[in-house]
Amino acid sequence: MGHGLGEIALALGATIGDHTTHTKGKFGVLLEHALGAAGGSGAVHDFPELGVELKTIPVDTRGKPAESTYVCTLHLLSAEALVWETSWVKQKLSRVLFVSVDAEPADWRERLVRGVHYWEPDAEAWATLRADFEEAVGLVTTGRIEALNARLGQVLQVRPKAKDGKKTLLVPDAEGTLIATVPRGFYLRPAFTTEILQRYR
Amino acid sequence: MGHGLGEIALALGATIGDHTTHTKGKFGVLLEHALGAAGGSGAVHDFPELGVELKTIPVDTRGKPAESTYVCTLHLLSAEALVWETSWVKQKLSRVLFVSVDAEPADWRERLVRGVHYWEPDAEAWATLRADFEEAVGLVTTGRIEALNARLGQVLQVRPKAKDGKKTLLVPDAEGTLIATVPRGFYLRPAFTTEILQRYR
DNA sequence: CAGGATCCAATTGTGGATCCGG
DNA sequence: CCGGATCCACAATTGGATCCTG
Repeated sequence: MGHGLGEIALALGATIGDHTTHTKGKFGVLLEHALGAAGGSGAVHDFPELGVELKTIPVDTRGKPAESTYVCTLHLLSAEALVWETSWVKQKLSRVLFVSVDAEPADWRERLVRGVHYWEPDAEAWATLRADFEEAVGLVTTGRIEALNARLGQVLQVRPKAKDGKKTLLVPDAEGTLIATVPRGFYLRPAFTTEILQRYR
Repeated sequence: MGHGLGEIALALGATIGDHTTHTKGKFGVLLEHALGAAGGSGAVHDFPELGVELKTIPVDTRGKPAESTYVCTLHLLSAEALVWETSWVKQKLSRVLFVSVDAEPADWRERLVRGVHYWEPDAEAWATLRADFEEAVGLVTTGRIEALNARLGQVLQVRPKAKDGKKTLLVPDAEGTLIATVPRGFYLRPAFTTEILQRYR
């Protein structure tokens, strides 16, 4: 907390380069290393023994996130992934450690870690998340995936996640005809993460 | 309810002209006549015997107001007007009859009256309104009127109300020097009137 | 390709300016 | 000038697109 990203990178011997932009997911990976998380793509949790997910979340000077937070990919091929109880969304959001980091300044080395927020959804949050999840997945399983867009969902939304918006996925539409569609992911809306960062120290 | 503005204007023998724009406050006046309100500038209430204020509020196709709602002028010269208990804001908002009207279509004659909503603020609404009022008036009475802008106020805000933004009013600043400033009015934010229209039939 | 996220053009929201009638 | 409100340019938000690493 209060440590600069440059300092952390130095201590780890990590290299990031000077670019102010195109750094995208690099800080997330950096902090995973810094905190000794498992890393690696397939792992369900960053800290498998604890079942805890680590999220790096950039905030403005008032501690507020400007952007939505990625949760996981929407997997269309696995039946389990489309059922709330066994879904990846539910597993990942059960226990989350949010580490908030400055979105500014341009020189990323001077950005400071602003806070650490351990969150477990309360009953109300679970209900809203579940409703959002089931609304989105409902469209998929009834073949109406083209009606699925980022306007749905109070707190959890679904957005495209593919280079050039390329439709690289085949799914059946309402008539059972296979159509090409774009890969998508689940995201938490900024208004929701703002409230989490405020309410959970 | 469900009556068109053209129909109402015809029944009253009122003339409004064909313009789609520059009609601004004309419908408010039209509906005051239609409902037999007192009219005339000085009157505190539209229905003096009932102490009820009439507000015409344009809504989109989902019944939601796009604009803020004018309450009254911020009078800087009257001590009574600057005290919540005796203020015009409090008097006017005690009992309000909102008449919602289509904001569309371009031909105003086809716009329909969408609903009638009788509102008296509950305890929570009163507390918020009072806090917003006292924050704004506090700036005025301590000579910091130039710090007063439309960003203040959860539900009740203060905005300029003058042709060409002309500073035609003299008020003392923090040092007691008279400075020119713009006339202002109190307005209800759209998020607040949206909730009122939903909760009060 | 999945996981780490941010970028940015387009849409939405709204603060300050403006319009009309009496 | 006051009461009836709306207009609209610019700020804030965000949906869809994109970028990098292992």
